[in-house]
Amino acid sequence: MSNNEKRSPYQCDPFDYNSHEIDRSSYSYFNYGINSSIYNIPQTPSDPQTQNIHGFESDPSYLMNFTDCLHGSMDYNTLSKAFDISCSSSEVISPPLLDQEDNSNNKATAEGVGDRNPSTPNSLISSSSNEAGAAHHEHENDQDSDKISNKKDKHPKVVSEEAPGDHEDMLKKVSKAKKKEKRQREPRFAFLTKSEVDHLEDGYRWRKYGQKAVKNSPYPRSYYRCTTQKCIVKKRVERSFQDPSIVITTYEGQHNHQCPATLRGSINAVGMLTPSFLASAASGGFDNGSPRFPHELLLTQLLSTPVNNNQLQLQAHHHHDPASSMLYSNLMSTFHENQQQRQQLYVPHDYGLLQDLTPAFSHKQEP
DNA sequence: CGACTTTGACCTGCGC
DNA sequence: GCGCAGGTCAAAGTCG
Repeated sequence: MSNNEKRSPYQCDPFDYNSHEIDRSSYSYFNYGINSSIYNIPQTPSDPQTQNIHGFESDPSYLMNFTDCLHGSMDYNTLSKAFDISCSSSEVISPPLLDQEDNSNNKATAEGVGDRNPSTPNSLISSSSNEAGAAHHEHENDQDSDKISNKKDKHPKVVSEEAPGDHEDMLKKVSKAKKKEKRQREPRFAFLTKSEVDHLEDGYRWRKYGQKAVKNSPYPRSYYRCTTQKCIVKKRVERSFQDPSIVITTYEGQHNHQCPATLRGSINAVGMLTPSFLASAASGGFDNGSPRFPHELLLTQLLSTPVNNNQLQLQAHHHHDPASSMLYSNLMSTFHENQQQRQQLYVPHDYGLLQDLTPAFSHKQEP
């Protein structure tokens, strides 16, 4: 608009690397990633609940080498731990996540929150971590009603105007419940990909719904939503400010539909690395106990069996599936880059922002 | 004309 | 309570 004083939210700060010593340290997770490791990232480091849950601070097994992972030198327990998933993950994690003050009665009354999205196919993702998130996303299952309910959410004042009096307490409860609901998000996975293109083709169709400047980074962050109806998956794309050739893609949520490109027979591997996919692969199984697609089988093997590259290539080739082949080649090229050029591929189990990961790493770096 | 992007405004959560 | 930063909305613009 005509507001020249306000900086546009999608414009980035001109970043002076020399004058941001403290802020640079806040991105130290890049340095950790240089060792080509998979990190299981606790939610926000400031969230003591999550830290307790994951035991991140005290358990070194949360740091693992991606190569180890690939070559199967870790067992499923370790791997699923890294992804914060296992058959019993929900049992382990649920109790601490339950809010002791809130009996979640308010949730239902506040927004008519119903059941967990029935279309979410994969329960291997920690159900507890999704519990509140499910409530949050409930109205996102229908994009139209989503907008309506969002409008309701965003204008609680209207409610209070219409119903003055003893609604104050109720509103407090409602907002309290909402806070708790929105605190949790769908599981996230972030990937670092070396690419000149910001928005990598991943087989799914995305609609950009926002772009924001990232603090201390000259590169903006873009927000995308899966355009498939009733699919709640989002992704964020931003460029590493330390290495502009690296694109950080963060997926949130699980596709409840097949990849359109799979149907067309063309796909980029990155798109297959959705949380549900990785979760399934990491835990050694998919819905109905077996991979649904060849590329799922491929990654299952990537993550579980001590095979060499040739075997993998054969495996991908054997399936005659472009998705598998491309997944393979993308993964392997990335992994080779990891080792040779110290580039990195992150597969963190991330409930928070990438920036949120930092203090946990920093903490480890300098106890 | 529908799908998608751009972009200013607004909401929310969190730290101080 | 305030300010900041992340995240989202939605109208306007663009494109094929």
